[in-house]
Amino acid sequence: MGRVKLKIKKLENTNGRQATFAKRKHGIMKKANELSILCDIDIILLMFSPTGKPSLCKGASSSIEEVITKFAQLTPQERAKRKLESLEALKKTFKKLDHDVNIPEFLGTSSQTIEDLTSQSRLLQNQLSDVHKRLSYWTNPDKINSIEHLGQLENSLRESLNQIRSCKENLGKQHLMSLDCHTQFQNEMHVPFRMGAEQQLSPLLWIPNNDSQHIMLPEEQNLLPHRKKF
Amino acid sequence: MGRVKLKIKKLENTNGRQATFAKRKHGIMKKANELSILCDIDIILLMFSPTGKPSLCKGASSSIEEVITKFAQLTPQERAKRKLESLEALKKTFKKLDHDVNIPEFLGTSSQTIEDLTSQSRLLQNQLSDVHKRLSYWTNPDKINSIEHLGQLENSLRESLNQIRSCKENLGKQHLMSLDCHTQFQNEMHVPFRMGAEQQLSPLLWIPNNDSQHIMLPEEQNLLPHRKKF
DNA sequence: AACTATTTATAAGA
DNA sequence: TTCTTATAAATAGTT
Repeated sequence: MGRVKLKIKKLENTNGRQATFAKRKHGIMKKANELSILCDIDIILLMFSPTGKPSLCKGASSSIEEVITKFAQLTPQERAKRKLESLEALKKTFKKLDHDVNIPEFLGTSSQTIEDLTSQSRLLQNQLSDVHKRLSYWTNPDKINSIEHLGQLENSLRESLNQIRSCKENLGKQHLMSLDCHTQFQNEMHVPFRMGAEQQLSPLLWIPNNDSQHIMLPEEQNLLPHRKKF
Repeated sequence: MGRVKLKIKKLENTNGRQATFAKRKHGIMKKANELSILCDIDIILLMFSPTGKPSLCKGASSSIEEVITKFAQLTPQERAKRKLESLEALKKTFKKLDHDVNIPEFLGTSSQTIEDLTSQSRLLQNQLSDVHKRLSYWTNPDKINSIEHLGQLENSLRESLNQIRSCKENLGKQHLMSLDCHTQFQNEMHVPFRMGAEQQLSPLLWIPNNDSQHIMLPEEQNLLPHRKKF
């Protein structure tokens, strides 16, 4: 539909690709929404724009969680059908993340057996859920049900608060010193701060975010059938 | 597009709903596929028919797992940058705290290749070191180098201390009550404790043990009892 | 971001 | 049910 019939192959012109994506994304999202209403079904549509921006569209009737969970619970047979193709792709995804992190040396070798790796994965998963649990005790002490343990955590919390107090003082001093003389003494005083860029902390990064918020997708309003203007 | 303009609301006639679904499903899948080719993007479209049958359409280039993983694995920084709430929803879908997506569970556990398992291990290690880092901010605030962030953590610490205070009071009250009358009122008073066995806390469990950063080699692992559940 | 010639999707009917 | 066809809707190229 358009002035000419388009061949379905990758648009090589970047601007054209962006423009077409914008138009067709709107179109397909509208269709997804209509379909979910007309036929009263669960539907999920998610994609990454040519620039990498994620978009997601869900049907009106149910939540994303439900739909994906349903899919995740598809029979092993059905998942197996799709597994082969998925594995290569998953690898690529991980590779992209590699530069963010230091991967222990020993993993680089591919001489391990499936069994070893499976065990290792299990171990890592156990550790991960363990650490998550521990982290959650700091942010949600009300999950602790023994007075004794509460007291222990309380002490830890106070200790951390004390550390923070002295940190703040040090930071203040350091700030003053850098105002007064910005070269001489800084390297000689004890500076317990690591200033590397990789140590930068996003605000509230340490809070486990298990929040549940209502999902309002930007596109939702635009896709309501009876609106005329976008 | 059709002989008449259709109102976008649930089709009450069951047969009509089925027929329309079949037609429109074909249409939207075609569009999803075209979009993925034309604009060279990752896309997944999944839905359940009115009779409950799942359908899935993925872009030519990648798999559902890859796309969902991409969604789920965006770093906190990227997520903040993109301000896409749906990512949080996706996370919840996998019933995990934080950005921990249980990839193995999603993929199924059997018959993976060495490469897949290796990638999986890397992913888990990344997550693990990330959570360790966050946990360490709680116990060693002196690793934080910005006054602003220190202040934020300080507030979090105080909040947790307050929670502890009220927990202690409640526990005390509860204890007294159970001495006085052990049935009547307990279910009626607000008891913010979860008493499930899985919530049992070992002493000092919340202290990060940096040892767990060490990933055991397969030979070591084999000495560990294998847990069944994670 | 708006227009419009044209293609594409599809609702109802055969 | 599947096929046809009149009509609505999407959109490619243009401005």
